[in-house]
Amino acid sequence: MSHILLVEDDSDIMRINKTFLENEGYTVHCADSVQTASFMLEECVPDLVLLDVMLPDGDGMDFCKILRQKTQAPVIFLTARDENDSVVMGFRSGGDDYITKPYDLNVLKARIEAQLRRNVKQSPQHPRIELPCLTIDLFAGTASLDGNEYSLPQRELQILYMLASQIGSRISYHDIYKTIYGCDVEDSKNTIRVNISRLKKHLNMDDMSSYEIAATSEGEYVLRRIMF
Amino acid sequence: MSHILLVEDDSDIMRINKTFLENEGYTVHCADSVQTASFMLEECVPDLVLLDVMLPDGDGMDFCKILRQKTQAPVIFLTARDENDSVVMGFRSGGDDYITKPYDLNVLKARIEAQLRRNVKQSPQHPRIELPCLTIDLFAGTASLDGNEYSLPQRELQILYMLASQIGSRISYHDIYKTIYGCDVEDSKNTIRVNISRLKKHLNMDDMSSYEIAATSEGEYVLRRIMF
DNA sequence: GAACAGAATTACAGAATTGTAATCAAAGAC
DNA sequence: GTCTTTGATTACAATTCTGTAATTCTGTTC
Repeated sequence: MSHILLVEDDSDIMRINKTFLENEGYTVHCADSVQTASFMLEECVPDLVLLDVMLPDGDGMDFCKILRQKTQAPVIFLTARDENDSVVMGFRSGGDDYITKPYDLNVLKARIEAQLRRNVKQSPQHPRIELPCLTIDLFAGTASLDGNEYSLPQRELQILYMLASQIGSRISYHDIYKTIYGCDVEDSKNTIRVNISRLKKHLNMDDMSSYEIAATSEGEYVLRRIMF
Repeated sequence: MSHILLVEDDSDIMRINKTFLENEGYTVHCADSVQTASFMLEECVPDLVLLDVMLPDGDGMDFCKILRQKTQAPVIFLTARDENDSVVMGFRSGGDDYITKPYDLNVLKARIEAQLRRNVKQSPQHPRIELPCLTIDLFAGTASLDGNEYSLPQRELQILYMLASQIGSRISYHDIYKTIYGCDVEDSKNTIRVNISRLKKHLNMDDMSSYEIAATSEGEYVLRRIMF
């Protein structure tokens, strides 16, 4: 279940909140000052932070900015200050919600849930190239051609990625080598040729594939879509 | 130098253009009909296409749409039709420029250069994660921490990428394993642990690094920024 | 046809990768 | 203190990767 960091200097409020949230199934870590909160941050890894604005040794909003450098966890301010300026400041300092005291515990719960829901661990979209019948996933190290997925070694994937990202235009093995290895070298041609050959084999590229890797007479390669 | 595909059925115009462009240093491939042009596309790989609109066996704009599926090369329409509707149609069918006959050859040249310039092979931006003092480049298979660049094996890079893309939040080895291997298995814990250990070593992570990979007591890992 | 050039593929060997298992280390329980 | 548990690291071996070199293939010129 989610971990909540509760920063609050009023011991009564802290106790009430902590008990309530623990009953709701959350793991609650408490801090009663900016200093303690900073320390807690080193210990626990919160999924959400409930942050009082006025703390004995500093301002919650300042702490929020520091906190943001360590985590993207949503921050909900809890405070008696209800002036508009203060609310704006809260959001501006990186807060995600702003609740004024006194508040209803069920409202608090609902807002916490809303934040955690929004912040649901979205499986981060992997960077990929998607063409008709050809996709390349750099994260997974795979490519799929005509519905078949293949896991490719780095060098082949790099070449395919380069070709696919500029489909239809000629790329010299010079460019390919330079992009992949950072520098150029005498016998770059052979290395690239061999790797492209391997790539074709890995992808089972043949006359029936939707794409071909063609070589020009000027030492360049092109990825082309074949249409029947 | 760049390859230009010239599609034009008037043999005089074709000859004049071809000669002029070749003198400018371009390699020019000619076609006098849609059919020939389609055929040429299989042979040459143009960097730019000059396309007459009215061709004996079809409409240049229709051909443009087909061509677009094969290459992103810029298309410049050359035509006597100067009605606004026609111009709009030209761009709508995927064209990049529209020149009405008669035209000055130097204007043609300038427009070609402009297209090639805009379409300059922009080295495609590699997908990367950039955090202060930590960057990850999936294409290159590298990560740099505190200014030092390290080339990482795939598994370690995948884990680092996952952790970094959700910096500060806990990720279970369960999730990591599932994301990387697609399925889950009995002894996933050990595999992830070993790879994280290797990752730390590869990155020379120690007390002085800007980041740490911390384990929670609940079988989760977190990438955290350390600040002094 | 032979001879050649250039491209594509294959062979090979050293290096790197990686899952599993063994070992080590740290923290609690007793 | 010992014992136990759990996490971190190391060892190891099978596999994969990959640059170089050798070979084969293909098209062109004579």
